[in-house]
Amino acid sequence: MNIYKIYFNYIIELLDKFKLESKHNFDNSEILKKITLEPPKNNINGDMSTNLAMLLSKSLKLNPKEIANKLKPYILKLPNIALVDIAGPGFINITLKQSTWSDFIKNMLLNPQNWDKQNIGKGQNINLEYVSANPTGPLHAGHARGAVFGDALASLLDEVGYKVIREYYINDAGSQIEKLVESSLLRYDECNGQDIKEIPNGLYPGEYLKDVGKQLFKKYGKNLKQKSKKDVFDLVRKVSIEVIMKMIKKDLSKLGVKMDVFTSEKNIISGNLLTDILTLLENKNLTYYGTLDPPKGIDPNTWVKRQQFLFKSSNFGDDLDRALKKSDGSWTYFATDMAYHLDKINRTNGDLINVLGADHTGYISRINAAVNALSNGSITIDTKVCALVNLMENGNPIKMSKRAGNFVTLSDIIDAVGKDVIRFIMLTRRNDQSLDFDFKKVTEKSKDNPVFYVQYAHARCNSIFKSAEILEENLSVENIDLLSGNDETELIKFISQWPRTLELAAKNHEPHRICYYLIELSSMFHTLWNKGKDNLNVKFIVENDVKLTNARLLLVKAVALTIRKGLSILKIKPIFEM
RNA sequence: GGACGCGUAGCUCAGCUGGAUAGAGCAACUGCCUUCUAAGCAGUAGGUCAGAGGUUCGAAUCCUCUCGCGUUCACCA
Repeated sequence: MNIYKIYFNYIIELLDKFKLESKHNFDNSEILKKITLEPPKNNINGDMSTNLAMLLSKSLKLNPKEIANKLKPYILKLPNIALVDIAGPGFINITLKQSTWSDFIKNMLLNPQNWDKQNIGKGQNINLEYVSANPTGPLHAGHARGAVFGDALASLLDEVGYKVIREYYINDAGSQIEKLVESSLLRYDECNGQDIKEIPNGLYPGEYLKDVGKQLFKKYGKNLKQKSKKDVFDLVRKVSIEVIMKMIKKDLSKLGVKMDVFTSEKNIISGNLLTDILTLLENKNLTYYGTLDPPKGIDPNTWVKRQQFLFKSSNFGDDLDRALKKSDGSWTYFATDMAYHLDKINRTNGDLINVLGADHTGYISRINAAVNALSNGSITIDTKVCALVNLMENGNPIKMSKRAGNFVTLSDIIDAVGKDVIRFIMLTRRNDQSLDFDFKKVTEKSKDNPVFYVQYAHARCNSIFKSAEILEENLSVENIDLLSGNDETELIKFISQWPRTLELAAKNHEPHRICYYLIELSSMFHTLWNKGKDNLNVKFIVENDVKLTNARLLLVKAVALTIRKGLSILKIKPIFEM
């Protein structure tokens, strides 16, 4: 039950009626697109505010305030209107009757599961690709952000009625995999009793490959290398990737992330998709053999000019055409990625979202071009970029280097602070802003730590029920109209904005908004609670007034429910007792 | 050099796709509480939204240019 949506729809109906009755002739379509009904920033300006009069001003050639005055009688006829005010440059500010708010809480508590349900996705499919870390080593801090962001977004979209496919693309082909195989073979040699000394530069030195070596030795004994080179490569590749993917999946599940689909790059390459995209593009005349100009700023002497097989991605907004084949005739990474995206398009029958790291920003426009070309513009792809995470310890950056071995893995972080803390903190910043993750601060039990602050608010709700000696679920929804204090009403109004927050977060693909909402809700709740210290009259539990206490406990319950709902979208467990 | 992103209070950041007097949290200053509902509370101050133009009823938000920072740029993956 999104109050703002309900009144928004009233306003739209009202516009038609006004047009008919006022005999003004104007074009609705532009206005309908721009019309807003929002909670004003400052609550002096009522409960909701619309810009309708200002929008009409141009086509009616009247000043906005005049129009607002003409609209006012229409608005006064809407349900539960207490006051309509015209303010500023022509805003129409609406104040609802007090009873609206207690009714709101009542309705919410009678439908705790569904009160905030909205069907924005209408059951459409949406494919969300995230993490997709190379299977060459364990997940680290940087991956955590993409994983949490993607997973929270998935759960958010799921909540508002999309059918979400959570997907991981395994880059199990290409030169990095060759290096992985080489590294694993060294570990095998090690098990075989050889002194391998130090792992050479450019290969993967991590301990985790020892396990691969062991498995290979266990399975094939001393004779592995007697097989053909190709067989050895395939076997080692298979075992390496199995071991590492198992590790990655384990870490993901520790973080609470569960993928629906894992797609292998190797399978994409060995299937027919590459020839499919080739015919598709050729039919549209989007490929050619040609040479690219050297990028500006590059020394022309070092530039190797060569004939390449290219995709006209610049037709679709990319700044360059992109190579599909290398000079030796093999496909480029981009070509296989294009094939992969065709695969996603075919399987999904809906829009796509990619979650990438900041270092892949330059890649976005060509993928957009690809998806556009392959789907004839019928599929949109939104790419979300996650900026860096700076790991800190009490204000000081932790220096990471793979060589020195003080490389912080995701698993380490989970063990240190717990998955819920990671999930929350990773969303306390917009995805495209870099984020400091301070081991000390995120585990601090103080109001400066947002995770603690929100969890504390929830635990506090529970503790109030305890002091009142009543179980939350046994509260009866009555006397709710006794909730009439200013602060109480403000709190209710803020809760009424929850569905709107959900909607905006989902539409903009911005799960961080959930976090910010929860922090603010908690803050309002704590503030109200604290007022009870100075003023016994505003305590939640009122001595000798069972009815008022009951009403206030219902509000506490509403707060608890909302926090729980928000946390559940972030897949974080609420804490009942601290 | 090109492309993309960023620039908001001393610091860290929000800002609802163009709305009203730009908001939080730290830090600072000023009080309050030395407790029981729980890990303090309340208040004050702090701004040319990098700068300059433009679009319009109206711009932190859209467009152009300038400055500063970051990422990225070939057949890598």
